[in-house]
Amino acid sequence: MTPAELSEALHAVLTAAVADGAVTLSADDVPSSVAVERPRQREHGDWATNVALQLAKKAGVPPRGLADVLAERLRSVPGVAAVDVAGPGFLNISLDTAAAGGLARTVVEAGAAYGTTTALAGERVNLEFVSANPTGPIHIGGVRWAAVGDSLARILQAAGADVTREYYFNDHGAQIDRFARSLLARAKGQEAPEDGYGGQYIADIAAQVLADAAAAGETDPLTLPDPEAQEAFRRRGVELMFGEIRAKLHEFRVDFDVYFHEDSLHESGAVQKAVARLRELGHIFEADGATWLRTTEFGDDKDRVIIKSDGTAAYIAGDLAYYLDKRERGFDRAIIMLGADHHGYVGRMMAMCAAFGDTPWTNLEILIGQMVNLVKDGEPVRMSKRAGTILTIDDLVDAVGVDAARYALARSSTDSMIDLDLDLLARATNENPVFYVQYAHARTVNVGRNAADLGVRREDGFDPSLLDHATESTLLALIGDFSRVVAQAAELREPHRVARYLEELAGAYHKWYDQRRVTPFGDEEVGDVHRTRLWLNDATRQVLANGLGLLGVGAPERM
RNA sequence: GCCCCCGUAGCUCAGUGGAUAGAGCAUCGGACUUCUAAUCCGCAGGUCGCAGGUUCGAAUCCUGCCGGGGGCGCCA
Repeated sequence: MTPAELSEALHAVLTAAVADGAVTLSADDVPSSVAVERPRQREHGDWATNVALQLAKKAGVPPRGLADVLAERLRSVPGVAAVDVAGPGFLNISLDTAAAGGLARTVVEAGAAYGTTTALAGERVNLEFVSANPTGPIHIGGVRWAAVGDSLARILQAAGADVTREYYFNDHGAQIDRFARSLLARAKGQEAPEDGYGGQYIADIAAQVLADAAAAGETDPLTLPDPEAQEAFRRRGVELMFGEIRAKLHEFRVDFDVYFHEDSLHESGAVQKAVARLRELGHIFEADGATWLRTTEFGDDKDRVIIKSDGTAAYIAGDLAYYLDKRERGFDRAIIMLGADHHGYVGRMMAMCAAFGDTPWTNLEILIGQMVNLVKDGEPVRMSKRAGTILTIDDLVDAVGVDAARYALARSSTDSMIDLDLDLLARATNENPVFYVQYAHARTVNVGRNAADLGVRREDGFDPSLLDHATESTLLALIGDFSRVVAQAAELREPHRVARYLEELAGAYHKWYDQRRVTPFGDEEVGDVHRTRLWLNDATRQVLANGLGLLGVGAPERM
């Protein structure tokens, strides 16, 4: 019996009690589903629900009284072994050993699909993340979004959503101009401009631009007048930089469905179209020679310029058009992941959303994640784009590898700042919990290999009533909780919940492994107990593999 | 001044109104002549920043302080 089935049984019991008058509750007050959770204390049973506590007031009875009514009825549900009313009115539920153990077979048979739900079925989600400017390599903060964003995409998909991963490519505007000037300056052997970019990569790209031009038989850009030379460096430099970013992200196992060019919004007239739409809706006004969007009407703290007095578009103009474009492409939800340094942008974006007649935080969702700090020798590491002293995706991956890097970045709530200690990462990679989880997976595979060698085969028998050890009920309960964890991680947009769950599952597996053998001991004959444990072993492997897959982390077969 | 995030064990962090607040790492003590010891078992470690409030119940929600980080452009 899965927790979902138990939840349905509880709901049925509650509905029946209301129907025959045992519980007085209006139809509106009967929840559509009853939450079933694993109790903190193992002695409290396999599953627990606080539904009686939550409905007692509405039903006009003491919580324990309501709990008693539900408990009595629940006891007659097949597979339920015991129901206790505890504390202020919790229902503590224990399952029949066989009913609980049946889950092992369910999971093995579901395979890679185990854990997927229809929680977000029918939702078309556009998930935009990273979107780093192509003016330099992806720095350490951007890597956090790569890891978290990609995992979130996988988790949303597991919850049934239709997800498009999107990268907004800022190839328009002043920062790109600075990048081009920096390339040109370096090619001429000059220092980076005051507001420009430094670092070895600038020199490399500048040299590559010159080499490419020579190879193509084009005019040496350095012989052109500055504006034309800068344009040559801009066009080719951005291409090279962006190609490198894509390649690095791919190595990090992050690939996007759509790379959207900001420039295209300005060239296609999409910006003008968006502004025209807002003007029709009456939210545009002219002042001081500029064109403004009256965002204060929708909760922003000041109105925003969208077309500057010099006639060029402000940055937000691109975002207006981009948002409209996403909506016109059929996405119900545009989710954007931004760093804490952009949180001030949320108010105007939501106002913009409302100005289009949409619903903020429904059609548009902005996830703000805190910064990643680097620490070395106990001191924060200072990074400067101009000096080129930025830490990149490569620095992190070189230090710990893709698996450990992705896991370390995805296992913390994005509300928390992360301090990455470079010395620690470089020397003590075994302190990373990812190895604990991966080792558990490798162990399940190894156990499977040994079982096969000794002739223990799943198809020869399965008797779930033999899974009667305390470590087995704990392991089964955790395995059963996986779908709920994934669905919750999807709904809350919190991939770290999957990582924490896997650590708990791995721990439960290691403890079980320590207590129960799958393969026969000595010359013991192969029996159903071994075969049934193999089902449980393989079910655990499946969940570990599925969970690691949601994080984009490998599930090694040997370690 | 205003806005956002954080403050929980020595350290890094889980815990979005529930039961005796948890894990990893670090320290100390145990367990491999039979599935991988990258594991397991045990000891120790806490005024959940402080003070009020909301209620059957608060680490969690509200208010005010204190401390840390970030943000408040016709920059992008």
